[in-house]
This record gives sequence, structure tokens and C-alpha cells, in this order.
Amino acid sequence: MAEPGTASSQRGESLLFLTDEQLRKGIEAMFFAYRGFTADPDRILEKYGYGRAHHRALHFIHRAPGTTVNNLLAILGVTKQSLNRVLRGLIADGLVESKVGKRDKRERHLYLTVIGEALEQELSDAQRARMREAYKIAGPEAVIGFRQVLEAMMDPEMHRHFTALKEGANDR
Amino acid sequence: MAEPGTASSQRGESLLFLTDEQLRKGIEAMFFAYRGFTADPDRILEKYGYGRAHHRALHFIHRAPGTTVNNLLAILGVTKQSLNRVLRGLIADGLVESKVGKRDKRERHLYLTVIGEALEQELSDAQRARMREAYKIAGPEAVIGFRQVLEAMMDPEMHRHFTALKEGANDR
DNA sequence: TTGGAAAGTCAACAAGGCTGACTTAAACTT
DNA sequence: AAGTTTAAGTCAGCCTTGTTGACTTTCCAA
Repeated sequence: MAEPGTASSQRGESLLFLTDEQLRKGIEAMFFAYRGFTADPDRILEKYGYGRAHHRALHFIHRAPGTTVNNLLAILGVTKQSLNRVLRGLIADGLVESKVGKRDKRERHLYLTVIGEALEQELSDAQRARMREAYKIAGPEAVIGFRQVLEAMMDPEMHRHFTALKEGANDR
Repeated sequence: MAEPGTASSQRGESLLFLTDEQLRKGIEAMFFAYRGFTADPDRILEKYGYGRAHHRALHFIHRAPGTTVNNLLAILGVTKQSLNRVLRGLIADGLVESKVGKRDKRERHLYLTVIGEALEQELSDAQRARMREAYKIAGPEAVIGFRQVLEAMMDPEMHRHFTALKEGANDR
């Protein structure tokens, strides 16, 4: 019994992973892994008096500079009021800049300032370091599978946003 | 350009997945996938006036019947007060039973009642259905990789709890 | 028999979700 | 030109779920 219930114990190789037991382990793995995934950024955010919500905003503004508030709302899946509270703090502290749109002056385009970029970097450095370690341990084959399962687990709407972020996003 | 930035575009096959770009995609995949992962249970919980915290308690009590409060605390990683509030509700509603320990009467051993089991089943049916679908789409190879990466991403402490849950847990 | 662990409780607070109502400005439609 | 819709922002209030700190009760074990 080298690795009791791990990924190594497949007999028929095919549908064994669809047993309730295997599925429950997958569920628990997601739960515990997500905790690890957020642990490092959480510690950093605490130093600055921010929370996970600020991290998410910083991440996606970094990823798609010039994105509009409405677009960010769709990606994050929260209400305008909720995002606004977070954004107001980041803007007040000078981490995020909000610029009136040129084509459509109703829109606000969001950008990270130099210090906003710095915090985003610090946060994502930590998060990437953990992911890099996990990837190294699991190996490139595993990484492919990891990504495939995650993508298949998303809501179609979210998967749209995910793939949209893959290619260059900005155009303003 | 069949699959732009997906798991198919590995050139050197080895360290390509450690680029910042690839790591960022992994981070985003975790974010979007976790949302999908919790979406179905969230909808069910709403019907009954419970939240995610209740789901987690139900899940782990189902998994390790007779577990103590302290043990549950360690697994969930929250404070006694936070867990107690949730537990109080579940006990009051008759979903969870708390029995005084035989060997150590200070300890409380937690069990799901029949209706507690019923809700746990309803929740995990939904969650497993999504995971089963994702597993089917991604295939058994991918599932192995998925689990390997998730395990490598956990904090060591959490990984201990995870592996402990694999084998039969109870003894009371 | 006493120290400390396990459990539970009360109070107060914060983050970050939510709804509903309302304003302003700009763009679009008719 | 007038009316409608859209994007953003704001105010108020609520809920869940996390936190600290202080304190009690129970009871095991040295």
C-alpha cells in the first residue's frame, strides 16, 4: 500500500475516477488546495490592511489595463456596490487610477499606478512561487491535466472570461 | 491556432509551464474554477437559509462521523467561536447531533442525523455531478495530474488532514 | 487536589457579500 | 429635440462568516 488512495491506484484506468469516493477526494483536494492557494497573498494583504477582494481587483486590472468598471464587475461576479467600495479604497490610496473614456465618456478605464503595480507584483510573486513549486513537484504532464480539469469545472460564462484573458485584452 | 494558450501548446515540454504567463493562467484557472465548484451547493444552501460554512461542517462530519469539535476546528481552520455559531444552528435545526464523549466527557462527538445526512447528500450530489462532468471531459490522465497539483499546493498541515481523511477515520 | 485542556458562551468588531433607491452624465433612439 | 438607456457612483441597511478577548463549566491527569 504505497500510495493508498492516490492517483496511482487506477485499475480499469477509465471510469474508476467517477466513484463517489474518488469524487469526494477531489472535492476535498479543491478545498484544501484553495486554502493554500490564498494563504500567502492573505498574509501580505494583511500588512497593508487590504483583503482578498482588493487582491482580485489588482490582479485583473494588472491583467487587463484600461478595463472598464462594468467589465471588471462581470469578471469578478460581484455587485457594483461591492466592487466600488474596494475600488474607492485603492484609488484613495493611489494604487489604482480611474480615467474617463475617450470614445465613451461614461466609462471609466482602470489602471494600476506604480505603487499599485508594486503591490500586485508582491502578491503575485508569492502566489506564483507556490504554484511554481506545485508544478515542479507534480511535473508538466500533471500541469496539463490540472488545467484541463479546472477549465471543465468552470461555469461556461466564467470560461468565456477565462479564455478572453488569454489573448491580449486591451485596445484603448 | 486550435487551442491558443491551452495545455496543448508546450514546446520544450519541461519548464515552459513555469513562465509567469503560464503561472498567471493557472492562478486565474483556480479562481474561476473554484467559483464553479461552489456555485451549485451555494444555490441549494440558499433554499435552506444556510451558507458555505454550514456546508463545510456537514461535509466533514459526514466524512468522519464522531469527530470532535477540536478536530473539526483544525480541519476547517477557523476559530472555535466561528464554528460554534454554525454548529449551534445545525444542532438546533436537528441536522447535527452532539454526543458527550464516553472516554473523555469534555469532548463532544459530532454526528449527522437522518435529515442532516439528507442535506449533505443533496449538496454533495450536486458538487459531485459537476466534478464528474469535468473529469469526463478532461479524461482519467488529466484527473491524475489535477490531483497531484492540488496536493502539492496545500500547506503541509492541510495535506496531513487531507491524507488522514483518505483512510477510515473513526474509532468510537 | 490542583493545573490545564476541551467546550461553550457573550460581546464587539470587520470584511465583504447583498438589496433597494437614487443621482449624474453621456450616449443612443425615435 | 425629447425621451430612454447605460455606466458609474453613492447612501443606507442587512447578512454571513471571520476575528479577539474574557469568562465559565467540566473533568482528565499528574
